[in-house]
Amino acid sequence: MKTNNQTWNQFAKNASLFAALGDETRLSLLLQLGEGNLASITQLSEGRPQTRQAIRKHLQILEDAYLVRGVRRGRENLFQVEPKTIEAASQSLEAIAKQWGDALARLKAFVEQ
Amino acid sequence: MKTNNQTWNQFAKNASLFAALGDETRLSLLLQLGEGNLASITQLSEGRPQTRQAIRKHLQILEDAYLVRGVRRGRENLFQVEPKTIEAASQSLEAIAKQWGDALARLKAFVEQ
DNA sequence: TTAATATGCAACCTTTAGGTTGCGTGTCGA
DNA sequence: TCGACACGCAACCTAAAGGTTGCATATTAA
Repeated sequence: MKTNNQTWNQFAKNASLFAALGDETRLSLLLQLGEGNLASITQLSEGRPQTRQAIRKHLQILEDAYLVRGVRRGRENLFQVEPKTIEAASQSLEAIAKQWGDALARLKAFVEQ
Repeated sequence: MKTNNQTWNQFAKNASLFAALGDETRLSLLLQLGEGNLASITQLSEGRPQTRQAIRKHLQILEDAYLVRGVRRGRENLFQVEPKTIEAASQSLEAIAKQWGDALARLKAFVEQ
């Protein structure tokens, strides 16, 4: 039984999403935004070892992955988290996990018969 | 309400896990293993644009993230997927997604009151 | 109006990720 | 036993990731 392309396409699409999640600074930015829900670039840079520009780059990556959204208000750029995307990623992983679980179960059944 | 450290630690721990998932070659390796369940390095390298050594490096990264496990049998190194890990990652994401959802709901309620 | 604030943009640097080639070692099968 | 097979290890290369400094621009508040 071949894995259907639907699953694969969706999974491959998520590669950049996982890559965006695969950095501690970005994860902590996401967590920080998850708490406060709205923060400017300067605010998000405070108390961190990196410069504002470095943080801005990370935010850009998160935004490209639709994990975060920035809205200009006056002279500041306010960012907030995009829960739908992370939810989708979670479900995508879960689907694969289930599929793998099933495959392993089939193998096990085959071997043990 | 501050995010508890439990959640953060677990999330930070998953950074390398997400990084491991954030590469198309590795995702496709995972999918291939998900189908067949047992494959040698040479088998996994066949039909791919990269060399065996490149694939081996990817498998090492997957193994370091506990997404895959290699067992030596004779002269070949057989790899199989580790569904528990991916399941854990999915649940971790889901927990964060839920947390974010709650935070957004609270903010919304606060703003609209 | 003007100084301070918040950001954007671009050039540049250093480390690492992904990949290769080359070669040595253990294992299987005829 | 001995060639073919599967793999490991190490050196090396290139592009991209993560980070910096410097400067320009828009916006706010006094």
